[in-house]
Amino acid sequence: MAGKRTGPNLSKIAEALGVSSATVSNALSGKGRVSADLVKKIRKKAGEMGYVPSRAGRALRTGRSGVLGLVLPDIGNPLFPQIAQAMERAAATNDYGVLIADSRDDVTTQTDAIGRLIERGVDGLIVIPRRGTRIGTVGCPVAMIDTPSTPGNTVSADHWQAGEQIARHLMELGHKNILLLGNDPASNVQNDRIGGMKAAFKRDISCQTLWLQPLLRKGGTAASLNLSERISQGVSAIATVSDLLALRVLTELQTAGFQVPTQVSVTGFDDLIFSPVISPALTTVRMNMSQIANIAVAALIDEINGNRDPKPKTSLQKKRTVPDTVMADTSRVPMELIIRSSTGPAPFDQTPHSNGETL
Amino acid sequence: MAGKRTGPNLSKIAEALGVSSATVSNALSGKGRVSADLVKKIRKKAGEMGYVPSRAGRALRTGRSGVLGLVLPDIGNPLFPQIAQAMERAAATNDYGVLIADSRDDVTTQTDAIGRLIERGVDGLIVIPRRGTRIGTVGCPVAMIDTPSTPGNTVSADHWQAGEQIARHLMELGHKNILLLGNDPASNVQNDRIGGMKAAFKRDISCQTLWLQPLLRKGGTAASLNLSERISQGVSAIATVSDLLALRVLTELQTAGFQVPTQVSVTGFDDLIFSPVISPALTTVRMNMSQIANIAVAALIDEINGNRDPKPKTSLQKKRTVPDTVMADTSRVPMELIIRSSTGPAPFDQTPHSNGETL
DNA sequence: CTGAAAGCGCTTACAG
DNA sequence: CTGAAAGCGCTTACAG
Repeated sequence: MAGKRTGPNLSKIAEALGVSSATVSNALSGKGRVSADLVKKIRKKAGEMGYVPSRAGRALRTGRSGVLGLVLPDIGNPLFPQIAQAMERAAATNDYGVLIADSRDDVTTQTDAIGRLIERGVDGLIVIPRRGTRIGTVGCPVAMIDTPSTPGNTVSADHWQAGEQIARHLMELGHKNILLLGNDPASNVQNDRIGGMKAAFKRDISCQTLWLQPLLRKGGTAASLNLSERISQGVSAIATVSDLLALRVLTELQTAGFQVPTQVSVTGFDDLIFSPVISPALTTVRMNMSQIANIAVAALIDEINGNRDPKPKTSLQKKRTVPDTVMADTSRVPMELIIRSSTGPAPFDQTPHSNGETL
Repeated sequence: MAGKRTGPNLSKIAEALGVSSATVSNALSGKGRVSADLVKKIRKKAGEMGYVPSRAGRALRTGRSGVLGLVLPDIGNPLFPQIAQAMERAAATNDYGVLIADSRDDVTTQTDAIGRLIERGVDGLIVIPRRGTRIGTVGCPVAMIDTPSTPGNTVSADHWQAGEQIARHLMELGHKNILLLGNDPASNVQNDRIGGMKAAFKRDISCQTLWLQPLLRKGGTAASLNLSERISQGVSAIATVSDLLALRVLTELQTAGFQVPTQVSVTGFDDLIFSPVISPALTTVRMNMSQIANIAVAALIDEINGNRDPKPKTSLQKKRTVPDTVMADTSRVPMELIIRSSTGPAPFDQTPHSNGETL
């Protein structure tokens, strides 16, 4: 049952119309080598017969699979749903399919995952790189979704600018002593976010940056952050690098008896699924995933088509001089600040001990 | 650059060895029609030459794409990462790829998504159905991931039994007045979870079930649940139907000044990404996704192979009498209770007003 | 504007 | 055990 074509093929249509299958092919693909009348007639017939082109046949002939591969460092990433959804839509709009592969947060597995995709003949690759990974030349165009500061060819949200937005929002609320909280100091994205925040702070803002993961690695717990103490020392806002981290902080503060945002404001990044529904809802910043996906997919398709070898039938392919991963342009897409109730005015009796590192 | 095979093909190997490509094919596929010596020699040569079979060629010839389609009602579903990851692994292990399609929580789009996948020639479909949807015959085997109570052919976690586990856990902690909180009363999964909990409660347990979504639809807010009031009336545990709902309740309670679990216990379902890291961490129940994925993929592959038409070359396919979606068996996989700090002993001074519906 | 022919790479009866 | 041949469905130079 599986497999074995059920519907008609090109020759069936050609037969039914008394024309050649070449003509049917040309008519259907709209390359314009067929008279308008014939095109219309063929299209009509194809519709009536319920013709569905065979991807396999086309793929074998053209050497293109019509499929893009999506590689994720860790599919468990809470942003993955948004990414996958956006990519699938962008691809489908361009008549491409999306094959997935996850790499379990492991460089070796990432290589495997890419290999599996390449073997399946994907025409291009979208990769959200594991931090620190450089994708070598893989034999097909690659678009990376990361940060503009990643060396290579990327489309991404403008994490830096988003950091600035968060920072300005907090400053406008009157916060002067702010704790910046990151998770992984090796992450480009997180560094950009923190960098943007720092850059936007004025001279009179006191801020300190903490990274959670190294602390945890050294056997510490989240408690080692001493949040309560810091707040009593004057911190009135905690700006984290992700909603997950913000949620962690928020619930910890609440458990410790603090009121958010009355006593402390908390911000996140990414607008994850839970962010709008928790109490208080998270002030955060959202990326326009579909825009990013559209750019990435468009860049890929451009390259798939544009860089085609001028003499496709020559047995010796001209050695490409441009690396496969070069995208037309490194694009950065602005993020959108979403103000919700986890941020509020700085408490009035704020005592700026200014014991943090000052910018 | 994209497309156009780069490596050697079967004939190249055949040529290099002075044998026929048929023999190379047979040797490589291990169908056993070739002498052991030759097989070894061919395999070696193929390895040396870096031979990678062309999926397109194979697909065209066999009518099989080697790809499974994964359809999700809403890719935004927080469980999606786990599902996708598990499916991809299970498929990859069996040398299948996974093509994704989301259906934006919309029945029409679900049909479109399935259509797109079918057009791409997937050999089988894994669908997490939108609630209430029945997938018609689509021309390829379908495995549904839902609950055993869904009419049709499903693999799933045993949500009912998981509900029982949660209920027993709460009873063991001494809770006697429990609020059951669902989101969507039309969801089979949620009804199973609630049903399981109710079934496990003993006579002396007072419990009431509330559904959030209908409330919200009627313009109510989460506040309409009157959680504080219910707690003061004796509710000592709130058992929700998902971690997302549990998180919502938890943060709301915390905001209202309640201590969890000292004053109220809260439970969820699914062990979402945030569940272990919030404070208090969520007691929940986890499904073994990879097991579910393995069963689904195995069932699909079985059907793809097993139900093959006995005479593949006959132009007239024998009409199948068995619907395509029948799976070998409806399987249910047990879920695992994960006890964390959001549940604790019932408060001592519990005053069971028993104003709820009693089982 | 239209058609005949070749060929993408593979697998599978079939014959030897 | 091995090979010659056909054919899956498509597209693309090429010739007319």
